[in-house]
Amino acid sequence: MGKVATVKDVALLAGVSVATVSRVVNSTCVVRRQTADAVFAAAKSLGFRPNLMGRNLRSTHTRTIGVMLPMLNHPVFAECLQGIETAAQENNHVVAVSSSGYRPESEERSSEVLLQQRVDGLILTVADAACSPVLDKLDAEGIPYVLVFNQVAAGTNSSTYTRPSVCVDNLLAARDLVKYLIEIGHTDIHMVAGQFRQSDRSRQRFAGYRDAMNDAGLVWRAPLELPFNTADTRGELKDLLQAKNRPTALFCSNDQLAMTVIRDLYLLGLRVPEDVSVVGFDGVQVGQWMTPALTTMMQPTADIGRIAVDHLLQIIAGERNTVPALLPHTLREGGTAQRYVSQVSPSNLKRKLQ
Amino acid sequence: MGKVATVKDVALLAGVSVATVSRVVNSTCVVRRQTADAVFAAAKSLGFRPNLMGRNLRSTHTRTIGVMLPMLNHPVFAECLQGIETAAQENNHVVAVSSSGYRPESEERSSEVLLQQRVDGLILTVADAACSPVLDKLDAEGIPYVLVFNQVAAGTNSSTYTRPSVCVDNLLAARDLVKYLIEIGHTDIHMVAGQFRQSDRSRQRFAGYRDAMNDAGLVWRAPLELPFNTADTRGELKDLLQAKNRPTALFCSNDQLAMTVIRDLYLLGLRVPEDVSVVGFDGVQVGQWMTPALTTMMQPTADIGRIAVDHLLQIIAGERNTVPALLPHTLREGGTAQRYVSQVSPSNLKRKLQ
DNA sequence: GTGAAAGCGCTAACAA
DNA sequence: TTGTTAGCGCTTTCAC
Repeated sequence: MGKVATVKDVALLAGVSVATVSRVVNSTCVVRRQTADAVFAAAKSLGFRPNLMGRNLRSTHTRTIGVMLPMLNHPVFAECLQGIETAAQENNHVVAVSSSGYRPESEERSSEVLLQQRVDGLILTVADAACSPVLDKLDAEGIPYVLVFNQVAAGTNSSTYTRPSVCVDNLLAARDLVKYLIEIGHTDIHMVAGQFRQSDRSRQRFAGYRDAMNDAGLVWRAPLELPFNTADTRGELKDLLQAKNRPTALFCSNDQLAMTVIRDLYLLGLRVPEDVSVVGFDGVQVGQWMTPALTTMMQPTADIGRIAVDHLLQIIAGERNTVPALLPHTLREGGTAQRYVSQVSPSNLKRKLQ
Repeated sequence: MGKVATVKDVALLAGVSVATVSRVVNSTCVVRRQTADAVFAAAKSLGFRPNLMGRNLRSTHTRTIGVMLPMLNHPVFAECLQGIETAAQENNHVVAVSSSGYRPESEERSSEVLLQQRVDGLILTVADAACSPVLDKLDAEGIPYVLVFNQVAAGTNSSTYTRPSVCVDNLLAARDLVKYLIEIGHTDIHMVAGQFRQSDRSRQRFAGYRDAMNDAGLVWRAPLELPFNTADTRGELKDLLQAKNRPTALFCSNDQLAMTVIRDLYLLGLRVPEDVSVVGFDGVQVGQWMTPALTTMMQPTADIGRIAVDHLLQIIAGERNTVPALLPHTLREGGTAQRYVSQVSPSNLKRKLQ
């Protein structure tokens, strides 16, 4: 573990000054061909590896992008992270990552760790973009950032958006999805959601559900809010399906939830979509591996990551007109939602659930 | 975007020297209570955020762990990364991440980027641990690292392992899994694998399959090797199932593959497990959401990440007796493999496939 | 218990 | 075209 070579060592061996070494390594200005060759040769023979600490301390930027996400082992965030990482590599940037574990209270610490590294900017998802001490801090300090998945203000009027973000329009997307359920004959549609506190997206999707129901003159219900990582949702589902206003279709606020619900319905002896239709939201790849495949509203997750990098680099470069990007959502029809033609009588369903 | 406060600013405001500020911030040695309070107050009022570049340049370590994985949007690696990140946070370390995209040739570049950041050590998965220029480099330069998932030498004799790693014994685990299939009556078992070039794990699992077949006096077959991200495996599967030595059970080298295969069998009109049994390897969470749930050999994926951090920190601290950790694998019985009692006649199956 | 000063590796003025 | 030199922000001797 001998000491590692520095510009000084390279300069000495190549018979030039450290400044020249720096110039050659960074190809920052014209040097004589012969000199450059000598430097490269020396660098190679010494196994020279520029120390980014030194460089970054001196320069005003670090070519590092900080990424703060609720979880890394979640299909949506993992795919987004991969998109970010790929785009960062293409732009010669490195990625420092920190997860906040879906705990709003640890967002502060997570972001601080990244800022101490003097990242050039941040790509992040917060629990609630409308009320976030972290975002306020970033704004106050003028630190470039781009939100992913968070939508600062929901709605169709894009002029109400303020903070830079890349996401789908959650309200519209949810509305379109519920509209689809209505179009295929469902009238009793309930929403199953994760904890609202942890996700403004969930709340926006609920608003979309409500709007779609209202638009169609149907009655919307309070959502069934489930704890984040519920191992077993059978109890809650049973209650829901035995209630008087029994749903024929369930709109789950994300795919993970939808898949859990489908499994638990199956364990309760109910068939999807024969007894109940279920749709998700996200469009994670694994949804296509199920049989039947999950009907869901797709977000272009990897694109969100890639585009966030583009936007962030523009903001870092001084661009100021950062229009939030609303990416298109697309319905992916699988087999978990089917046309409702009243083929399952409530009494029949009730018997199954006994 | 005013200039950010430095130790100098804090020192000035607190009326002490920069050395004292450093001492207080790092609680590195005893300072008078009163002095410390003054420094904290000044730091707080200035919004002081220590610059890790400065600190790391001066110190010999950076408290940064480099992570290089084939992909980040893959359930296994994503969960491992989450485990790493959590453990790193607990130990006051930060994580820099880089994906090699399953391309052996880009491992060199990915690792170099991390090393330029002067990470204290690396946690990584390479395409082939037995033949890896990157690992050779790390060894030569004495840079601490811990492999995850890679197993340097397969087999039961733990004395043959050389490089520090955390993983399950792929050969043994695969053997146990195939043994299980044999125990429930299968004799015609084929293996479906991803590209061997990209994964030494796949090759080791194949060896386990072969051993189990040999041990039982059964005939093993060459594996069906599928390209990594095959959208559609129907063609290959059809050929396989129409062949003379038709398998009654398929051992897939990972869960992702297993789920794709199950879906495609379904599309071909075949039922799992009624017509063919299928098992996977990894134990990803989504496998439990399928109906029937995937029968698979579980790796303790998140633990692998956590333990890798522990080992790496020990190696960084100078520990030299780094016994590779072989973590236990456990069979998770789902519903995709069932006892084989010859209830499906080959001719019947053949008809289905027409 | 605290301060002064050197220096980590690098880049960017400024000279030559 | 190249060299000299002054720091970037921090920690760490070595004095006091």
